[in-house]
Amino acid sequence: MTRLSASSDAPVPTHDSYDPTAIEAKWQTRWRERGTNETDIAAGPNPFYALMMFPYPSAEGLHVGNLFAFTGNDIYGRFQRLQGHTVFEPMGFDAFGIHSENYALKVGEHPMRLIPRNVANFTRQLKRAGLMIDWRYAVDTTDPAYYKWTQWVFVQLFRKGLAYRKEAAVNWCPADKTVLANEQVIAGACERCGTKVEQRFLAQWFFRISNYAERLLDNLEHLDWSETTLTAQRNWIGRSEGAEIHFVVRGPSSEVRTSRSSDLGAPTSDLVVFTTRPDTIFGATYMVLAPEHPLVVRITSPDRRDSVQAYRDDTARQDIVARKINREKTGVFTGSYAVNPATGADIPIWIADYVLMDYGTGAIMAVPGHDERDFEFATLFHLPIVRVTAPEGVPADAPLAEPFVDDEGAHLVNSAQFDGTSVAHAKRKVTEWLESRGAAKAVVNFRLHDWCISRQRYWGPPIPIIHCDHCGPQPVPEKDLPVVLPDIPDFRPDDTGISPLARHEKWYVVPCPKCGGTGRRETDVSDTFLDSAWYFLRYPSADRDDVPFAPEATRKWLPVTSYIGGNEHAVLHLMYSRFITMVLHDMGHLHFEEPFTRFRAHGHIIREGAKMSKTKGNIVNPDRYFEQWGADAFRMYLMFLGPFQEGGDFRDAGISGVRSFLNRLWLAVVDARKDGTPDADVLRKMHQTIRKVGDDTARLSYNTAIAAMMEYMNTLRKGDRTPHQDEVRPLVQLVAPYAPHVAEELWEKLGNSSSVMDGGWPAFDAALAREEFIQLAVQVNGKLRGTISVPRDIAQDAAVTAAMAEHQVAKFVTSPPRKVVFVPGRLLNLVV
RNA sequence: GCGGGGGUGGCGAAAUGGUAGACGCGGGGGCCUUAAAAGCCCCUCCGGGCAACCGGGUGCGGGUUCGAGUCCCGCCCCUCGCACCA
Repeated sequence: MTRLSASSDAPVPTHDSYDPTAIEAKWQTRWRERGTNETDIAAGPNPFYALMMFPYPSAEGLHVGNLFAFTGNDIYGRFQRLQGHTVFEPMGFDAFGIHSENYALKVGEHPMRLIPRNVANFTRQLKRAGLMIDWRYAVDTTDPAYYKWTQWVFVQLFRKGLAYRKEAAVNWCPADKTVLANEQVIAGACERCGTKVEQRFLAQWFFRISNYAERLLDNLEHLDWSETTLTAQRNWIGRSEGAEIHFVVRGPSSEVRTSRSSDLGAPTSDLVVFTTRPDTIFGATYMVLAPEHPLVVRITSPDRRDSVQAYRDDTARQDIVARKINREKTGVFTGSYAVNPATGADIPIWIADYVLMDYGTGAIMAVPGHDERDFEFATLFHLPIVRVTAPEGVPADAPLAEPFVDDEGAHLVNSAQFDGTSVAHAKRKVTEWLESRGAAKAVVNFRLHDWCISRQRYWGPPIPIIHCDHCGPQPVPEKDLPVVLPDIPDFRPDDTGISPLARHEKWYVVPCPKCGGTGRRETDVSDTFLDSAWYFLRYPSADRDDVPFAPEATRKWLPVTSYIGGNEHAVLHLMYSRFITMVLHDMGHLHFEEPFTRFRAHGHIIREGAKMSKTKGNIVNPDRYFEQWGADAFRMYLMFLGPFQEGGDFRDAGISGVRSFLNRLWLAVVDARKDGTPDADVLRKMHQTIRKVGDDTARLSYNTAIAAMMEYMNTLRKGDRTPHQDEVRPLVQLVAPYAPHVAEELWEKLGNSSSVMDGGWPAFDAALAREEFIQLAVQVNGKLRGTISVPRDIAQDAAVTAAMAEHQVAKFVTSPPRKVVFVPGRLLNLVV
């Protein structure tokens, strides 16, 4: 037989058990020959787009975490197909990016040679897993035929004014030697390698995602997405309502006073802060600027210049991790004062690193009485702390031992005409008052920043821009796309902040597309997240090379019906995809503005107490399991080990249970009798099982669906009985999404010549599923005292009579029940 | 600190406010077999009891309810995000 028999702990196929290696190979071949998994993109009725997040094809190959996610999606797709949909389940490879490039550098091989090997290995494993993928529509982001259109997307954004280049303080990873998006910086460290991120000033390309903040937030209301994902997006967008308040700066420098024009018109203000608590303006006793704030130099008095400069240098040298983790307050006084527009008082202006340049305006009004950080700072530097809100019953002059931040039920004090106004009310009232004096403006502030998309690396699509001294940056004409990434040997990045492509003059010197003069190609490549921000648009049109996405296919297949993926992409990939889709919609390229109608986040596989990852060294390669147990058993085990949306513990011990279930299924079908009639009790259980497996599969509750099939199997073979074909046939159909190869083989054994995937879902008959007798739980005072078998539709009186006839019940009912609670079909509770 | 998800047998886990522990793993006993494997049957939350049964039990403390793993209030712990966000 096969190598199965050579392995010590693998089940040896006998007449009682099936040989997965043989039948899985047989069906994978047959699917390919018959085109079973091919989707009729043009004409298939009732389309259902079952999308899974495409993998990065690592050199280690597919791991169990990938397979867990893909299997979960495949079951859902197959289930929808059995329900009568034309299901499209495509696959692709997210093969550009730092991850691939770093690996290539490590092993000293060029990514252009390395990646195709990885892709081939992944493809082999994905096929082995029996996924219902239509390989004719596979995409690879590193294929010029694909990234031609990634570049096209960039050009669209550029034309719409949504791509711009600016010199900016950016997150620089000194290990990866590239710029990172804010979303890729976790607690001040590179999310990829954990190296502390530095600030650098570099010219970078950005996408104006912040223009879409409000819409990205509002649309969340209407999306059928996992709640956890929606929450993550809301938090990331970080909308807060408040006011911008303008403060006039007094001395020491007279030029300051008129230096900044305001969009409020006269009078001119000097310093703008953002606050969510305008109601506390009367308690603003000092101000703080971020050390990097551009106004710092001009407002610093001559005698403070040295200490201010020293502090700024110190901050710049500090790594961001230390700045964010180490919360001890530090700061220096600038020597200048500003006028509090509410009180008219002069308040000192400080600089301190607890105020961040990249949120709000980079400056705050400090209200130490009602903010933890300001309180701490004021205490340290002996700045005045004033109470301006108080809860009910607390006098206005009550001292503050700690900041009072609770605004529920509190009212203003020491705030002139606003004394007594509730905090909730005062937020608006004070803003209106300041507005009327030209000192404030109600604003909504977002945490979401523009998306930095340039990367000073090699392994990505070149940004399709040509710089010209006369014409400025010009997009590469669409007819000249793609800008092909050249095959260069020296692709290693350095820390100059300049891409490796900038070393290749022959590549980057090109004529300006506008004036024909000497131009210079942009030598940065784009962020990998741009590749994946539109791939779902490409799949249905992957056979077209003249358009990024064909109108007919797009209208038919998009937006994506069901998307399943990891929640680690809740704020990166999913946010960017929504943004790109919105932009393309606004430009008239798409008929919808939200790409994923339904999204479900799957859980993660834990092994040895940790999430499976390469760094933890607890990765499991599925090949061994395919070989030892078969793809069907392995798929089913992964789905059985815990709820799909929560994940679970991976351990070898559990696999034997599902393998044994499949063996028993095999035997049940092989031995099934054709003569005689099926058993009515078994048929009842069968219909109950059809209902439960359908309901559970539809809500991704795969573990309980499998449990229900096992339960039915126990009924079917109880006492070694020989089941009837009519009893087993539907079970083969129910198991098909989970264990497609065995299901096909058994379906054939049952006399069918077409695929089980084209056989539909078995019909559920409510009448046949109904129990005539039920076990009614009988409680006395809420405590279970017994169960009685009664007709399903028994009336309350009859149920009470039957219950009282039971000694176990009667002995606890010492007096006539005061109350009877009867839940038909479930329970009877006698209260005495 | 803020937000999400959790805490149930030896283990993975089930339970629209209605019989806690389905299903599976592991463990124990039995049938079949020359033997093994496979298959089949029974037992397996804890304590007491020969048994029928009785008592206790879903992180901790309260509450609502005829009835709470499930709802409410107050805590503890684990886990994943975010985090000096003004």
